[in-house]
Amino acid sequence: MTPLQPRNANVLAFHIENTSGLTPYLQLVQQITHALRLGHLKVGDRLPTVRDVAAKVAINPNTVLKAYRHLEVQGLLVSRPGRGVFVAKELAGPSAHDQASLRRALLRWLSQAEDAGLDAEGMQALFANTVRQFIQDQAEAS
Amino acid sequence: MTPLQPRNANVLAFHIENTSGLTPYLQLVQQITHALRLGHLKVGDRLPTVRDVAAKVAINPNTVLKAYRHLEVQGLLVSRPGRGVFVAKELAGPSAHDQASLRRALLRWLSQAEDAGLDAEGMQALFANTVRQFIQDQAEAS
Amino acid sequence: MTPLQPRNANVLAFHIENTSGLTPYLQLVQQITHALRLGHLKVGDRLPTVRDVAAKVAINPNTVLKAYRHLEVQGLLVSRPGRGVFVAKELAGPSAHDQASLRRALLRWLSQAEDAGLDAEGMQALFANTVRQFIQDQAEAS
Amino acid sequence: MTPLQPRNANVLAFHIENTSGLTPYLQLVQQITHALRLGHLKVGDRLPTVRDVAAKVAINPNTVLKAYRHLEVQGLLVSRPGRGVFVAKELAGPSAHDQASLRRALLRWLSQAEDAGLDAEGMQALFANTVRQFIQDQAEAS
DNA sequence: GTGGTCTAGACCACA
DNA sequence: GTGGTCTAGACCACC
Repeated sequence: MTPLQPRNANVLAFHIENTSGLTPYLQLVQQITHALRLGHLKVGDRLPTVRDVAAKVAINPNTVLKAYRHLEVQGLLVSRPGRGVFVAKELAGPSAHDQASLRRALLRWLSQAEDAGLDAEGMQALFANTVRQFIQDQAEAS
Repeated sequence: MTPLQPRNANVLAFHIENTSGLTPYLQLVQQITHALRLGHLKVGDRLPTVRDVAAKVAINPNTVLKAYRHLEVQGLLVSRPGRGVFVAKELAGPSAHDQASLRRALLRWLSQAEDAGLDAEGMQALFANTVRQFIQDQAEAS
Repeated sequence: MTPLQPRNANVLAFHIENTSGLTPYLQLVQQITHALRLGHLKVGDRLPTVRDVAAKVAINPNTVLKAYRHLEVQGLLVSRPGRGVFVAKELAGPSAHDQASLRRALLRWLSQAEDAGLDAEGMQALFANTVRQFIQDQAEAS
Repeated sequence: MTPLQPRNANVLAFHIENTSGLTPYLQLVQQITHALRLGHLKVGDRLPTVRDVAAKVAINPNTVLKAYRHLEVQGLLVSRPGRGVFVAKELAGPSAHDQASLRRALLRWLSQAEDAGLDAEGMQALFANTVRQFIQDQAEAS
């Protein structure tokens, strides 16, 4: 793993959920943007090949291609024919320290929620609802 | 608010986001199930008419109808022709007390996240990522 | 053809040439951008349906769709599901007067070229070559 | 410049544009045929080596090789192993006199177009559109 | 009927 | 072997 040989993005754990209602290629797009935002992917990193992803998550290669192209249009990835797809730009995210701290706090909250009998769906419902309220409050306060 | 005059569910705040990638009728379905889960909608409550919703969020009435039908099939709503659509069943959710407590804790977390410079998208990214990790940890522990 | 009923873009004459070396969907993209640049398409105009174009030029609907999406990403078109695809933005081009004048001058030039025995390919070769020279001269002069 | 020592084709200015939509090897093919048609390359001229071209325009040598092969198949070039690639046949083009005249006329037109505010893309759009019209008129007249 | 997505498989261009 | 394009046909969401 030399500087000239971009590190492979082995952090990525692609997964498709058919129950989410979100169209498969957008699920990939979202997972990649999340990785970019959380610093799991850095500029120059090479993404897994289209064929690898397709085989791993059991979808059609064209669907993966579409996700990559979508992000390429947004300037986040660049595709170098014959060599692979690479990260072109990162997204602003929290510092590593802040992120670790926020993540710990969130895990505590999740434990509480679980103790209160919430399942994953319930946690997401409450989160979505509360974020929405939070953002509205911010908007009104300003 | 007599039993014959069911309270109107004026708590619902329907909203469609075209950027979410989720198809419109599923956004409505999700918002209603969330309301059911969080106790914002009770059995017997009357939902706004198809026409009202369609006008409010600027989509085709058929799209609203489809969302109502979807929930009717699941037994969560019942349509009483000529009188409206009503809640038929609630979903298990946290007690009012737990919910208030969790919501407060979450609002504190959101404040922290905001102080760390995260925008809404960043918060969602971190939440999604952490929930996933949390669930995996649970699965492995069991 | 009222203002509320956007005029149909009956000016467009889509055509695919297999000899050009240019990939089909890019040929469509080019033809549309040209039409936008020359004022043949105005904001609000509705483009022919995907199926119509596909039938007319004898290519796969998905290929047409790809061209439309390409232009949508660039913000030149907007797709309104169930209603069609519309022009969202025009491109800067010459005034109608200048355009007519330039076109006349160009037609005279083409006549000369024809008299000199050039075929279409020869005209394009000479044009491409001369434009390149012209642009380089401009660059050097500045 | 003896017959045994063929003049080197230093007139050629290879260039690859990734935005053109035309595949790289076809861009080379086109540039060479243009040069043949405009008399910039004469029978017996030696083309730059594959390696030189590859280095100059920063593409893979195989891509250059493919372009040369393509023209060899058409009988326009001949490869003499160990000695290089040579022009085997010229293409019919305008006489030197006509060409100079046409080029001057075209440069005047380009100046006008520039004065009218057109950029290179706009000139090409107008040219493509007008040539098409011109050819159709010819076809109908005959 | 509109556009949009997914699949499957073939073929091409590039390294 | 890499990504990129085209085709064909099925299915869905929306109007």
